[in-house]
Amino acid sequence: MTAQKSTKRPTIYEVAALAGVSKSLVSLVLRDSPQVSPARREAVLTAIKKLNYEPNAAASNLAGKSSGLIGVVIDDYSNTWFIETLKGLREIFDEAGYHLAVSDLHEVRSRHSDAASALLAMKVDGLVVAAEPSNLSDRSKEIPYVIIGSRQTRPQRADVVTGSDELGAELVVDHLADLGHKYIGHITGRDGAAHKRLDGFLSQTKARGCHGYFAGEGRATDEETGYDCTLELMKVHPEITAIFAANDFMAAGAIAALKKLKKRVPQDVSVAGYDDTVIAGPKFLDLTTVSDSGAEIGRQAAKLLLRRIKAAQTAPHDLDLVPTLIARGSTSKVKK
Amino acid sequence: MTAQKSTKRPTIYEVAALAGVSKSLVSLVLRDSPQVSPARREAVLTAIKKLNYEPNAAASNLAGKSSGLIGVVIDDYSNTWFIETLKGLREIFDEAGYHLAVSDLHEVRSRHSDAASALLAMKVDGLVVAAEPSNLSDRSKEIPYVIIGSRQTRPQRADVVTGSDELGAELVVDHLADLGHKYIGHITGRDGAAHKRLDGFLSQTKARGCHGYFAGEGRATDEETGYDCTLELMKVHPEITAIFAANDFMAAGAIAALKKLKKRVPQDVSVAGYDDTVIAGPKFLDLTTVSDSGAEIGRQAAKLLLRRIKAAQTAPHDLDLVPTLIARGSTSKVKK
DNA sequence: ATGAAAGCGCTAACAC
DNA sequence: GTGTTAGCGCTTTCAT
Repeated sequence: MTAQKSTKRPTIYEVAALAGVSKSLVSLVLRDSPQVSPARREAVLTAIKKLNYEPNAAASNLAGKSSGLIGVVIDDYSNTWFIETLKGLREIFDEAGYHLAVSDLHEVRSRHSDAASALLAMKVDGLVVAAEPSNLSDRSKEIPYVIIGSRQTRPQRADVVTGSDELGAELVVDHLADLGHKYIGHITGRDGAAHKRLDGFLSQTKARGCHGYFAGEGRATDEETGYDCTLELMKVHPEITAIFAANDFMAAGAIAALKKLKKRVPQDVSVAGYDDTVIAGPKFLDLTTVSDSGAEIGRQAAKLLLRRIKAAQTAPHDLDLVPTLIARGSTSKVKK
Repeated sequence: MTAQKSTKRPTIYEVAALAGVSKSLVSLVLRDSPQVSPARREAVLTAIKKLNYEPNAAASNLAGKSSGLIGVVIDDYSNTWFIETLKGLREIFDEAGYHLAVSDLHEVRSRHSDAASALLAMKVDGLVVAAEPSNLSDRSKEIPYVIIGSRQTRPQRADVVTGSDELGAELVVDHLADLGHKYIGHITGRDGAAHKRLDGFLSQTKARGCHGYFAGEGRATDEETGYDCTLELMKVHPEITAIFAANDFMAAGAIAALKKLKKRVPQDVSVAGYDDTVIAGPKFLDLTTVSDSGAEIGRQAAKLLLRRIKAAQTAPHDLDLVPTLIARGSTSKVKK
């Protein structure tokens, strides 16, 4: 009359009983503490296997100090670079025994005041924020967090990891200048990354003695803007022989606009983008672009956060990772 | 000496004290039970607001029967259709008060035996499986789950929601036949969806009195296969005037191969893909393709799972949603 | 309609 | 090294 629990999940109690030890001993084995005798550890392990035991995360979360969970807040899933970053994050956090809980802003809009509140309710040990930090509640900022990607604001007491947008833009300008381009147009937009890319464009065109023109400030960073701004730039500055767009989709718009103007790419006008998205591939736009190595950003961000979880008072770090220029068929030497 | 808890998160106790009620009453208000007097409810609500109280998910998970969590198991994040599906899932589950916990197979490979084990440890109330169900542990199958996407196996006691691959393939063949094509090549691959698309292709070419040829069985469903198989098909059956690839990337490969053969698309050979990915857009490949409405798949799957969570013994349903043909510039009337 | 009390399954001091 | 004893913050009978 005592047994008959076949249907319920086994608990640490059953395991302890079967192994002939106390509950605490089982707990120690689970968190593989070094101070357990090999014999007992073995006994516990076999009991676990035999019962097909799986720890209850909620219980350990409640009782312990750490939930073993890292929250990831993201503004838009459709950014493909984020998928790479997620892989990088997982790589490191897996290793450290943490699980990831991803929450996007969409979810939040409908129910919760704050993107991270559901994550906080789960008592995540830290937050990876791929969104504007100003959207976070104060409560979110009380736990260790790291920002990834270029943002408008630079929060206190958090690390920031991004691909260096200034440097990426400089690489593009260098590439274009090396090809002999003197009159270069740039299409920018309203987000944080676009601003940094504009800075890099401006400083490097100057450094290389090129004439830099730009359009699109404050506008959306999409294909349409790329199209409109290209028309605009070519009208005002017909001497332009190369266009650098703040991302690949804007570059696609630029190419369409150039086609409309009967300009050939790259023979008449070279075009470069940014982000190395799938559309930039050799079989598609064959677009010269810049790659940020999203996975590496994830790995670095994870390491920084892990560090901050252990020592919350660590001084904040900014990591600007070096991007890579990917030269493809959309850029070529300027016509003489 | 009693207070001084400013730094810790408030608990249900503090709320109860401030509102002058019992803990149980607060709990009832949280789960908005109808049987609480408006006055008390009001008092509790203001106390919650004042203390900035947020329930501890782990505690309620432990004490209650439901975790309020739905696990999503996915084999590969890079499938862009999945992002749409996720939106559909969120839409419905948000409404129903559930949160989503997404776990991909990558995470699992490194640590856990089973993709869903971390999810099970969190005591998810149900599982959305966007992967082969055979990879799931038996334990996973004890909780309500729904499969999304075409899979090799058809599990018992689970609902399945997919876009109808047969029907989608038939739509493409119809479109091509309507344009006068009589000799149509198809490029298939080894996954579940590809098989279904092949079935649809075969039955509909027959129904329309066309000659259907295919290649690629058992191979990867990627660009390279698309390229190789196109070369192969055109060599063996030079009379082919249209190629239907099992997905957009394979279609991209086909287009590249045709270019190599000095065939123009669509003047000499029409090409169609499947999935309506970004590369199929008018500015890129301008590819005729099939769209599955990922968001709708998500919504339907969510509804089915919700139903099964309430009544586990419900008879399993298969939902094959109707896909949409998207005709673009890569297909045209056959040359006379 | 509301309160009291008993856990949920685990971790964390603390003893031995 | 290993067992004992308290809870973690909440939900849930069960009274009232």
